[in-house]
Amino acid sequence: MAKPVVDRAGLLPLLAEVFRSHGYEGATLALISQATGLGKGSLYHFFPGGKAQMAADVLAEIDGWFEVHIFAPLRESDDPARAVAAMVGAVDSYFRSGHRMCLVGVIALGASRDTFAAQVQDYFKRWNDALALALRRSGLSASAARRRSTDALITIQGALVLARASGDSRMFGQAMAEMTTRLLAKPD
Amino acid sequence: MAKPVVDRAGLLPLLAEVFRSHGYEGATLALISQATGLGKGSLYHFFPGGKAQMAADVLAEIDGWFEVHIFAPLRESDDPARAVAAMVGAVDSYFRSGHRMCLVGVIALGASRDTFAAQVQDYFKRWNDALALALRRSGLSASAARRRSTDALITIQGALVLARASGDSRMFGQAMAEMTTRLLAKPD
DNA sequence: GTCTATAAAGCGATAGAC
DNA sequence: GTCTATCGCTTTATAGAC
Repeated sequence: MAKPVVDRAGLLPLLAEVFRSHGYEGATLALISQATGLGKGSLYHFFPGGKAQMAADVLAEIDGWFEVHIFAPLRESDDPARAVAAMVGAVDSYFRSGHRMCLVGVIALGASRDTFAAQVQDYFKRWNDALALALRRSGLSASAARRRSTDALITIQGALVLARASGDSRMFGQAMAEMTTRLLAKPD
Repeated sequence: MAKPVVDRAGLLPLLAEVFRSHGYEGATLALISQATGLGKGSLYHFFPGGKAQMAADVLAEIDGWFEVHIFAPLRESDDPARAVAAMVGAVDSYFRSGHRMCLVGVIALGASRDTFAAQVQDYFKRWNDALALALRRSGLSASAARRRSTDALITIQGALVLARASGDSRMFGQAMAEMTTRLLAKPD
């Protein structure tokens, strides 16, 4: 029996791009219908909770991707320098060198922030904890590791905002490079 | 003759807070009407261009505030270290130590970004140019000054995003302190 | 599982009385 | 200058045929 062109799982990346590009409020069902090629009826078949469920499921999938490809490697690696380098590479690749926005950040700044506050908060906390753990393994104190870890997350989000705002994505790569240097510098 | 409670100029800060809190799309005329105490008729009397004009005028006022209190002092100061310290102080005060969002950043990430792209781009470019100029006066090369200046803008925006996303505004002050250290460090 | 038709509510914007 | 009433449109969401 032939698989449909998109099943429910294959739908999520398409929804994610619509939310990324237009924000939660700007992502109308008309846009989503166009991006997926599915009518509203079909969309509500897959997501009975409507737009809110679509966004929540997309956030959950993103969270899962980062858990597997970023957080877990940071926690489990026995080579902190390599783990950090791998994270930076994965981040640069995921955000298309600054051309792609962070949906979690977009949601955090939008009008719907309260609806998804728990998911947003958890995402950044787990990232921060995983990175701080890796940095601690490289010999940093707990407080220094936390400081550098938070600084890195701030740099990633800020670089995405500024790259988008100034229409210049080159600064993203530059920021990632400087961030890596600061992450791997010898203890102050 | 008695002045009205709010004139047109006094309206802009109220509008700004609504846009900050709800984003451009989330800032409905009903919310704006409630925040200002004015009916839709009165709002359209002051802003014939409707919501788009309200946001454009608010952005222009914000731009003007930064021009006077941040950009011009950076350009004109003959003491770069003091100018940077003054900027950090003004930024911390303006953003209420991380409790208040940057409307320009919020707009840049929202669905209406294309409508205000020119204003957003100009704001960050003038800030970056002014800060880089001040850093050059402190003895940095043009490229190093630009690099540090961009890093500072990234840190401010990123710290606002992360403070909002994680509901912890303390990291904003910490980020501003580290940013200041990097800005005023001796040349690499 | 997909579609069209439509409901119910909210949106930005306008008209016109006062 | 402020208001209420309302227009025309878009929104999310539902109903029901196929």
